[in-house]
Amino acid sequence: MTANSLPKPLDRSAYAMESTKLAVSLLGKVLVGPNGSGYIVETEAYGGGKDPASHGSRGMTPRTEVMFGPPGHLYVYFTYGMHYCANVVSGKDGESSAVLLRAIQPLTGIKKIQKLRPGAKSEKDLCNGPAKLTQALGIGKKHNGTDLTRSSVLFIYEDEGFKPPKYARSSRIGISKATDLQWRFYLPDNPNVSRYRTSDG
DNA sequence: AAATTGATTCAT
DNA sequence: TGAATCAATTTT
Repeated sequence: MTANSLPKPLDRSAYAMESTKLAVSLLGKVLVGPNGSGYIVETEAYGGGKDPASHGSRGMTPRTEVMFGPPGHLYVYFTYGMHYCANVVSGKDGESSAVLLRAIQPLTGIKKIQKLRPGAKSEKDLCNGPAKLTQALGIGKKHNGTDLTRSSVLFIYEDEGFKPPKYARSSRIGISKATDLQWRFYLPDNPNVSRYRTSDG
């Protein structure tokens, strides 16, 4: 954002597309959360019913209900007994595709984030992973279902002054199914992408 | 390479 | 009701 323009949240149409397209589109945009904000530098697409790696692939459950709702809402899930991960619902209402936010480059609220993540050795370790990002920005269970087009504390906007020059893709991290799909997208020269990698990326 | 940690889901 | 799984992180 520039000094004299307030950030304007993306509208619904910016989310109503297939997850792979949205995953690419979100790169370089700014995610704003309760504690701060950052440029999105790494995402993964999940394809709903047809993607065996997607939480939505086995039908709607209490956990995945938000994924089946309209695009532009946030799906937050709890995993490994200690971590939250945040996804942006994509596609059409009734589908269950979504984009996992895997890493951001901290932009604002850095002092606050550093207190929440004392283990981070440097600024680039603050948000370089899907669960680090939620811990840093203060995203948790209560944010599941948030409408990113309506909320004033949790939304995404486009920084007109920042256009990522290119992106790279690879297979997705941490899954055991559909590992052939190259549905992870990231800014290859950005030091804030997550630490763990797949063999193809 | 292994520990951590508990909700979720599917199979008995 | 039980057991396996899990879109991860930290520490060794």
